[in-house]
Amino acid sequence: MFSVTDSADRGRAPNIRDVARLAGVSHQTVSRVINDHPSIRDSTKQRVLDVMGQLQYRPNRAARALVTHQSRTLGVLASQRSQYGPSSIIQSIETAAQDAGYMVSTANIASTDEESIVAALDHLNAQAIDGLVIIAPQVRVFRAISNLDLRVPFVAMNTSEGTDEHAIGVDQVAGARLATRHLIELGHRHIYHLAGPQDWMEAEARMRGFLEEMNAQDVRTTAPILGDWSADFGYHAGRELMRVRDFTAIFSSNDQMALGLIHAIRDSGHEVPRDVSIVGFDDIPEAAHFWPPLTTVRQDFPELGRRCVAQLLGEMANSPIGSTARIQPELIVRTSTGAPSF
Amino acid sequence: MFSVTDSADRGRAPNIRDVARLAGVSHQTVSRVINDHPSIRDSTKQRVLDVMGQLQYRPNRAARALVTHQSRTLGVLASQRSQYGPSSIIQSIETAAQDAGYMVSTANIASTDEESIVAALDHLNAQAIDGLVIIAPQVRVFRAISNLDLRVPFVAMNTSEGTDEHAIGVDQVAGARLATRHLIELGHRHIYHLAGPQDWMEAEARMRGFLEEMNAQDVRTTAPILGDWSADFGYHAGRELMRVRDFTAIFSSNDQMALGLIHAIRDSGHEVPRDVSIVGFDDIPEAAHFWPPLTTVRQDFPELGRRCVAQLLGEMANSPIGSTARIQPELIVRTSTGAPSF
DNA sequence: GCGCTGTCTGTCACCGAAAACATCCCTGTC
DNA sequence: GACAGGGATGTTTTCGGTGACAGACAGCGC
Repeated sequence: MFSVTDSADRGRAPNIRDVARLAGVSHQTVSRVINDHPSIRDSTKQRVLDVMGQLQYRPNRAARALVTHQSRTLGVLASQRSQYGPSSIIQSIETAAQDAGYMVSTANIASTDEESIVAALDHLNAQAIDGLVIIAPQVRVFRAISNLDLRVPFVAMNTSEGTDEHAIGVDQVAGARLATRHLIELGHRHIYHLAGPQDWMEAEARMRGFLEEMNAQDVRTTAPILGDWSADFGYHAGRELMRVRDFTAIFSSNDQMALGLIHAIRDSGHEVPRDVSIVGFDDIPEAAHFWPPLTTVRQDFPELGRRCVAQLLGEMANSPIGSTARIQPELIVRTSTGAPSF
Repeated sequence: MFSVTDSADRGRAPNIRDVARLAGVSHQTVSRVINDHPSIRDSTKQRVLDVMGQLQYRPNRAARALVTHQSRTLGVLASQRSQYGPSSIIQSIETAAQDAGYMVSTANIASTDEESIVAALDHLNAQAIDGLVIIAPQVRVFRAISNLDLRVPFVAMNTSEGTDEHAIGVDQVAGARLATRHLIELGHRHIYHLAGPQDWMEAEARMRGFLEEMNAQDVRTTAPILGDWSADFGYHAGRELMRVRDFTAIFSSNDQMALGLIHAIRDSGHEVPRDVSIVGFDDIPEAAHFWPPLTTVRQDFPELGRRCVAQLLGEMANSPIGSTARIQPELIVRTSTGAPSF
């Protein structure tokens, strides 16, 4: 029986040759065991595995990366990641990547200017990532990517109609239509849309869904208001809107802005849903406890993250998973919506 | 003038020898330039830098890691990272690490059992991280760490009295005392505390602050309720508490649970703050828009992340930054608190 | 003029794995 | 019985850097 510290106690972690020596084979044989090479006799394989266990051997990622030219690292380009949506997605990406033996490195876009995007991409680039997931204002990011020519497979939380092969995600258009239809069916005819920042594809898609549904149902629309996803913005927009009050419902493109809207409506001396109905988007865990509890569109963020990774790994292996069906969002009706009162 | 693609177009990224050849020096000289070695003549250095620019040369991290035994990667052990606090902290850690030339790899603790903690630490361990930041239920994590003997410097979001050298963070005890004192000064004498999960040090510290202040002011306390940070839990706890209603105020150890409490109080036919005053903790961006806007204790999360990284890098360089002053939290008084009505 | 010192640069070995290539041995075939 | 074929394993090279050491050369004191 070998002692665990037999030869490894040179202060360093055991390497492939330490294992080979103890198992009485060449280091290359050990390497073959690690990589599941077919032509290794079972008895040999078992012996090597036993020694690896004893020594608590772990392959050195750096050495491996050096020779394979693969870092087994995925990059995530994110922004606003303290928000519920992005952070849930990142979390599930992380978990899925971990299961696939990849690590994840995240870079944040500090502000939304081009320079900050380039800095973030640069940081990821310096790490020789094998693939990239983009959760950020994509219009600008795509521009920056093509300028830098990052030669890396990537996927993006995206919403285009299926023509784009990098596309993946929840069917935001359908979700927005669900929300809008709900308001129309309640009898609302004067509906505003508080959208997200213009260069976020999610924002654009939700806006599109809103407009499509309004047109389909022959309801006259007004120009959407472009927000920044924050509750503060929702509040200020709400105060402005309530000065005119030419509407009976607002569809907000996320729950935080919806919260701000509700606050503003109340501060203006009105009530939700009696005077104004509000629908949000995302179904953050707090939405059920807003006052009134928020009608919203639920997205399956964890599933989204998992699919991202699956799709990306597929592209990296040059065997892209065909066009996976988009995840269908679900309308959650709570009490922030009701029939118009007039 | 050299062509950019002169010798690099072997399909691979240029390496140190490509640079050396074009600059007419040995590769070792290039290495010295990269590492700012003092004894390089300025003219030589400049020539090398020029070539590096032309080739868009980037040192290969894997090769470097292989020989230096440093990955320039920091690990973050997190849980509940979709919540505002953890995710803000992670974001600022990421940014600070990036500025220092480190990358960050995050591992999530799926559930809170020991096994899941070990899996997460294992994942980080496989990446040869140079340092570790812990944002998680620390009691269990510490146990797992000492079992695994991760030989890595680490810091933890922590709150012990300054004796622990790994400690860093916001003075949670002081924050909790601030919140509690505010309630007592308003005249409340029957105050509950809705605490976080038992093995989170933040939860423990906030609870301690609550009890200390109650004792200091000679107010009789009841046993704190242990929650799980979620709004749902706050709601259910609130429903239970309102059946007895032997209190006039609740100090919740985070804002989400406070939101749930408010919801439950309203659903029980009562009002905040008329019947019950509520104080939260964290000051998430939505807190100002709750109904009623939430009195809470603000923490500077970004600063916290920055300090974590600074402290960790210090420990890694064996020159721990002395005991930095703890960050002092701030009481934000909004309208969820008022004098008791009886 | 000689040796010493210090500055600058080059040569060689090494980190820990995987790939390419080589070797050995066994089996089946004609 | 010679030989092709292939499974199992070993040897050498390679990846792209860094560190240890060596060497060239200039300046300086005696």
